[in-house]
Amino acid sequence: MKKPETRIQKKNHSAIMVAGLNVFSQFGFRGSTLDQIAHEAGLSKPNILYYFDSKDAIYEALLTQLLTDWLKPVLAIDPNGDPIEEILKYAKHKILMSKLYPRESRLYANEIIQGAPRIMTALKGELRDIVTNLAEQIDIWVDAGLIRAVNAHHLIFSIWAMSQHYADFDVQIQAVLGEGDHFPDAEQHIEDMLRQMLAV
Amino acid sequence: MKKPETRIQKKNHSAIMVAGLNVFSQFGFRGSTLDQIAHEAGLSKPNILYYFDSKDAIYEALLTQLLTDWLKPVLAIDPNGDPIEEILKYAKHKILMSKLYPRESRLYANEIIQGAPRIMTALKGELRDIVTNLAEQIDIWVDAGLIRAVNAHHLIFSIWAMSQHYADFDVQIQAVLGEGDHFPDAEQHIEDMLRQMLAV
DNA sequence: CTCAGTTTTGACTAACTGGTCAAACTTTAG
DNA sequence: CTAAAGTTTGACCAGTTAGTCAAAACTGAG
Repeated sequence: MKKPETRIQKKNHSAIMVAGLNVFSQFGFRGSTLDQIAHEAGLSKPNILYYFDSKDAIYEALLTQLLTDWLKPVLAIDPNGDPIEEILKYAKHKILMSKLYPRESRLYANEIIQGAPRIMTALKGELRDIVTNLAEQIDIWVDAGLIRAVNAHHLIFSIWAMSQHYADFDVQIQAVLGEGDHFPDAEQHIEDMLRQMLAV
Repeated sequence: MKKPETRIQKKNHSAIMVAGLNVFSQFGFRGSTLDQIAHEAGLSKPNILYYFDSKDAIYEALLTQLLTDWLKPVLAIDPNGDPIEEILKYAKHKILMSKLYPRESRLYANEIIQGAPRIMTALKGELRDIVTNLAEQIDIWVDAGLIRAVNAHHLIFSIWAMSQHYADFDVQIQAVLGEGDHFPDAEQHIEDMLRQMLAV
């Protein structure tokens, strides 16, 4: 797993990653073809296979990168901060991620819907640990009477569900509400909902 | 669009629909093969094409059936009932749908993530109309001071997001919480959340 | 300018895909 | 029992797919 070194390697490697993200996030692994990715990246198919060993390798590289980016924001929670504001900060971060990186969210959704065959280890490992920690922190706040008694795990799932929904189901939301940026309203609504939910 | 008539037609037609649902909901349209569906249905590939004109026809039949089943529960909302209980009834119905028909939910999710190429008309038509009506009803309740001031459209999206999450991301939830039925806790949490959100 | 190392490509292959078809087999109404 | 209708299948086809490879084209350090 060495990093690209030459200028051309750096450029093409990342062009393939971007193209792969575009294609895989829309069609899933099996529904995507190397020709599509090659066309999207502006390269020939053999040229793509010069940089990555296989179609699988591109997909795996994307998932690996995604998982690290995905799990990071949880770490920013401050146990000594104001509980409601900390949880809200986390929720807002997730919403921002959906707004800025909808393709990454859809790539992840695709992988999970298909049974997460390639990232199950990470789900039962890193993800589980991070959720456990976050839930424990929420439980501490609950026990201290700083927020209402909530089911910490399902609160986390709610935040994920609502924020990711605006990336994954974007097409549906645009179809119902009309074209436009609905993130401000969405964020306002989720913030409102969480405040009501958590206020003692 | 005639219905199957003979005993054998009825049996095989539905066997293919079930098999198609299993395969398409996991791999999406392009990621699924007729051989997979045939194997799953216990039939040969040519035999499947005796009952359906094409792979596309199976998929379309599934989506059509799904859309009607999917849009029905909204109609059960009673404008004269207790607002909070009516909204809760709707949310619980959606959660029950996720519990009983997770494959249908995933089929729908797959289609939406891929840009809804085959059901865009229905989204901008029937779905939009139904959401508009439901949102208007909620706004009436808000104006009458019977529930808190909420963004009706985003409230609906929240309910969809949270309920469908437990079907579409089931694998992730099982990975984090361990194997088991987490729907009771999920339902309790969502009900709790909505009551806090809506109570005046 | 040169040439060793890097990058690109056209032509190819083997496996897989959706779909066809005529022939064989099975069911059922009279 | 019989024949018409309904059902099943093996063999096949044309197009697509991931991946290979040797040769050609390009790049940059000296």
